[in-house]
Amino acid sequence: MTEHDKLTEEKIFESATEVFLDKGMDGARMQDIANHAGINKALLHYYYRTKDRLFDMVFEKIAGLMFKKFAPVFDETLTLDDKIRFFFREHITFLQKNPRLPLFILNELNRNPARMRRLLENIPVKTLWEKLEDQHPEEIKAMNLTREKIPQLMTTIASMSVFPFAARSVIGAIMEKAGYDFDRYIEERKDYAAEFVIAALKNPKDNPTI
Amino acid sequence: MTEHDKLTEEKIFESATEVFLDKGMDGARMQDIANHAGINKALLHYYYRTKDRLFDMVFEKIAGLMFKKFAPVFDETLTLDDKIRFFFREHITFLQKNPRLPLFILNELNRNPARMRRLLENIPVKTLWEKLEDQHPEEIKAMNLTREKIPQLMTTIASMSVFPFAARSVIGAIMEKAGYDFDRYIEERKDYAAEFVIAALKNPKDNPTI
DNA sequence: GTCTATAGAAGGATAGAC
DNA sequence: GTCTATCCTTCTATAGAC
Repeated sequence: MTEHDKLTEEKIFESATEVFLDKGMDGARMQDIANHAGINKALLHYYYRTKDRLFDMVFEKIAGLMFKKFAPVFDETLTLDDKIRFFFREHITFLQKNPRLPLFILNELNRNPARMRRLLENIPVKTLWEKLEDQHPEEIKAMNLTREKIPQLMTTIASMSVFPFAARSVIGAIMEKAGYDFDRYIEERKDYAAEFVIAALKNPKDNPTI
Repeated sequence: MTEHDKLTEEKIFESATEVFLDKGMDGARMQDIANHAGINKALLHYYYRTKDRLFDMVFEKIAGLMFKKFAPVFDETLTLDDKIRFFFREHITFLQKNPRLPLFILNELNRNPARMRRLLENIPVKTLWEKLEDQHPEEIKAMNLTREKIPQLMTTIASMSVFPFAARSVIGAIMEKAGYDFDRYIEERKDYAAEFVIAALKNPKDNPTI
């Protein structure tokens, strides 16, 4: 495979990524991708055979990017508070650069449950929970953080980071109408979200016990 | 228009709602809708003329349902704490019955910004903010809740309620693998979310100041 | 109002020349 | 490896009988 082939193949892949992110699998057209790459439809099939295969490869790449961002948090040797700060800062910064990923991934995983199962095969879910409990036994005790509440907390954290991007069209439009700037709102959210969650956890008296 | 026509027309509308919720505008097929309604394609066009028009009507109905749920909170004469509790209970209960609405709406609003603008024309966004400030001046002061932080708080509340449903495929699969039950998780979230937010707000010392 | 049949357009995929 | 031309299927939409 020559250097030039490689360039064409990559150019197609990037164009496909762009179009799929914008329109989704069902809305995307091979013609759109070809136009975006400045070539013709036949070449798409020459390199990737079918639309399904092309989409799969784009999706795997994107989903990998997204979920890899979650894992390292568990390996850092930080206090729980700092882990929370670290996560929001890193994750929101990543999403600032890739704002269309959340909605795209949620969509396609929803439409294709088999894909979801395949994705989870490689992720040792249970370990994440246990790692957290192993690394912060005293903090978890002090915060009255029972095993039952860990999913609630983790999904809350994910929500606060991901949702503003998944709902960007809605939130952005409302902000604009109310005189706020979406980008500034996102920038501020890196700190706000972390301190909000920490404040909630540090208030064990008022903390939900379920 | 006879009673029977009305029934057919409604049957089509319900079938269209079902199929569009499942597949989205691009993925839905007129044939699917006809099959679901137990009639043939021609009848769809007889009643609704085009797929676009049918989709628009379904979307307006669904978006109305979704956003109407947000408004009444601002009219209740409750303490701020109880308003938060009221919102989560009502809204999550609503989403339990309509779990596919969030992702559907986020998607189609994202693909069609004009729709978003039209939707906001009818909603006095700024009023919501000001209502909140008018109704709870002392609580807002006590919580150190500046004007800049209101969007952060409101999107946080929305996130915590809506995101678990938008990300149901992901969260549900992870829960299952970790031995948790998604439905129970949602049921518990009604209280958890409210108390979590209240705990964060009641901890002004640790509260984000931006 | 509801059906069958089909027109007409669009999209994915391939053949074959260069 | 890249292009043009084209096949074939799928889908929206309409015509016309009942």
